[in-house]
Amino acid sequence: MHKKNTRLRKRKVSSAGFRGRIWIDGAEGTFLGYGRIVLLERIREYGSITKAAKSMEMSYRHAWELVDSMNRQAQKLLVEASTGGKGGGGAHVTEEGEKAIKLFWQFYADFHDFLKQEEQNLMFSDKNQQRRRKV
Amino acid sequence: MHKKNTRLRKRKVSSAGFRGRIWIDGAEGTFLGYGRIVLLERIREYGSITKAAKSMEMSYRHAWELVDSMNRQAQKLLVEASTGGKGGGGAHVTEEGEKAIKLFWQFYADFHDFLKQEEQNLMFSDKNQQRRRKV
DNA sequence: TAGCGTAATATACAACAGGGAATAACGGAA
DNA sequence: TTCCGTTATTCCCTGTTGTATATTACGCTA
Repeated sequence: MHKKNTRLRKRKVSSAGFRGRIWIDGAEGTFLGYGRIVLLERIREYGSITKAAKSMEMSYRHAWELVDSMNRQAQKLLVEASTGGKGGGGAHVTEEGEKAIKLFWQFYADFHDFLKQEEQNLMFSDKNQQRRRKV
Repeated sequence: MHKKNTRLRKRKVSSAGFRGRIWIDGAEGTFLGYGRIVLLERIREYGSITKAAKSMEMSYRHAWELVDSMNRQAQKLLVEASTGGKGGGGAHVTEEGEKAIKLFWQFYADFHDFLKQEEQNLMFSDKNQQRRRKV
């Protein structure tokens, strides 16, 4: 089962350890990031920017800006939206959008492997941390 | 020659590619990050939080809060400061602080290698992104 | 003792990212 | 035609983060 209405901001739960944030830059700055990719997945799921935004507890305004930013920076649209008509309109993720999702999750997974490795290699090595060595 | 007065914020120069930010969390949140480590190095260089902050175009208040945050989360002080006396006082980086600097730069270097690798492996793979990006 | 430059601390101010709400445009359906 | 829900767009408000500024504490030195 999916976790709906997941709050993305303000996770104060993280304890000590190696942390990081990754994204992919485009011509105007951030092109793909964690929140943007989750947004794409929610749009795919709901067929609506409005519902996708609500499910993430994100304002429509912000969601729309993210979609617009991605579409402007991609060579082909990642999201196609239409206004009016049945159901008032809607939005869907293109094939290019699906590629973006796959690409980012791969990057994301590799990054978490990297963090885990680094924490093992650096945190518990002999020459660093955990020495009684007073001044 | 060192690069002094380097502005750390707002680097809009980055072009397209794989980007990221790393840090090490402690009990209260961020423990070591890029800005904090550079601050430690500047304190080592100038022997003064005030001068270190100025050289980074950072407010003393902010610099002091970062130092305080690191000291509170470390098992041993990373920076020892004294008030009054010759020159009005000063601050210096402890042996533990030096370890923190080394640890973070190693993490940082590894991360940049990782980003470079990922960009090679994911950006120019067959099943993802298209063409070899001519000009 | 007075002077000096620093650490330490509090208050006010500025910038900015994002939320909330309001509104218009749109086009199929009843 | 009227209704409806969504996209698209604008304006205002708020919380957060860091800057600016002012003040006090401090301890060596002259």
